[in-house]
Amino acid sequence: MARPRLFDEERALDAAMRAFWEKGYEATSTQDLCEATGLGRSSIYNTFTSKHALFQRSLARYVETMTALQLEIVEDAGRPALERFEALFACIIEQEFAQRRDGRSIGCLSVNTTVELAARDPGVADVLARDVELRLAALRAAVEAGQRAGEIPSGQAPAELARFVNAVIAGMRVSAQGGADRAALEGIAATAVAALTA
Amino acid sequence: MARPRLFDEERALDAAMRAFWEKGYEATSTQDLCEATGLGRSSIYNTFTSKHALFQRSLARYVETMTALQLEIVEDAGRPALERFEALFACIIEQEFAQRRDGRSIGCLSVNTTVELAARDPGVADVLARDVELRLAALRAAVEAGQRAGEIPSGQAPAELARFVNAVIAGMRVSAQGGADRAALEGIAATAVAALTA
DNA sequence: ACGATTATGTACCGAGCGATTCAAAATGGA
DNA sequence: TCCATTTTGAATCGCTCGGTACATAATCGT
Repeated sequence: MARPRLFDEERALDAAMRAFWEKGYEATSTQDLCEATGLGRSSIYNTFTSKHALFQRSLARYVETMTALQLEIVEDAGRPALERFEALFACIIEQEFAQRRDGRSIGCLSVNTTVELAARDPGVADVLARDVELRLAALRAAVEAGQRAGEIPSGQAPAELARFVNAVIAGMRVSAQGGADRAALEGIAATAVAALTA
Repeated sequence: MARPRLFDEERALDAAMRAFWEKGYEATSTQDLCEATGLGRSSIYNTFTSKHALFQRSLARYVETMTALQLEIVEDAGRPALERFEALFACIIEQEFAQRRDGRSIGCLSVNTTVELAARDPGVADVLARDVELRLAALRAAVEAGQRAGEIPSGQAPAELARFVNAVIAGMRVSAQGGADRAALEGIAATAVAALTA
């Protein structure tokens, strides 16, 4: 019925997401996006409407895949809760050292976007807020499971510990972007896990 | 000998710092800087050379004042170490709720800059790295003091706990920018302090 | 009072920004 | 085979970006 696309939309979205992830929203130009995706300007605007809309789709894709990956660990009922937290931290460290640019971590697109845009872009802030709630709920459930199993003392509120774990993850990502090495991140994670059993 | 300035350089620098703090480096235009400082373009470029140079001076000023403020708390030998950590966290929460824009936290310029620029601006990364080292050293010393006093168990390495505290602070700031309320931040801080005594 | 020197405001620079226009190319249904 | 429909690439849009040029204003040592 009409001319078919010469590119795969999902692959293009992945490439755009990667560009935003590495450079941030403001610093990534439409030219950068053309080069990263391999598409022409027309194809990008025809498919994704605007730079901002493309960013929103990139961010949505990022939080979906990343949160799915992490929830798989956190919600794994077959493992002791504490072990799940350990695995979660290990996963974040692994990812922090897998995704790099010029020997430095590029962090986490959610954290980066919270810092760069959350204050002045309500739409973006909303996507991020939803994601945080989803992750906090999973962390809270894991804490409760740990408390029922006696691995985690019942003294502290699960919601509080969930917030704590989430904050430590963000802090680890900022530390990685600041140049912290693997041992430093592992130390932070170990201290955080120990805090859960205190 | 020549025409004197009509403005105070320190005040202008403060205003510029505030602008960068609120909007980030990329999103702050030279026009924004003119409006924030009240200076004309000529005066800004004549005094600060370039947007980038002005940002570097703003960042340097920020880390100096902020770190000085926090070190005063952390290095207060007259108080028990644990109390110092509690006061440090309280100070960060207070600041996070004092410095806001449109009801949302604007975070910490150091953290914001680490996320936005550290990966692609070596000069800026260097300023941030120096500051982190300075703060880690003070935190480490406080941990050691706490361990000598028996408030903090000697099981964990002081450097590790220092890194942990620093990461939690960054995580709290990101959480605040993501919309976390005061109770949430206080919960995170309380859990972190408890971790030190575990 | 003058002149060397610096600050200031206005106008402007080239470059790059995000976004659009439009003609050519490519498809599948009729 | 031809046409309605969509994609594609090139050219270009108006605008704002960071930064500069320059004439004018203001100062102080002499």
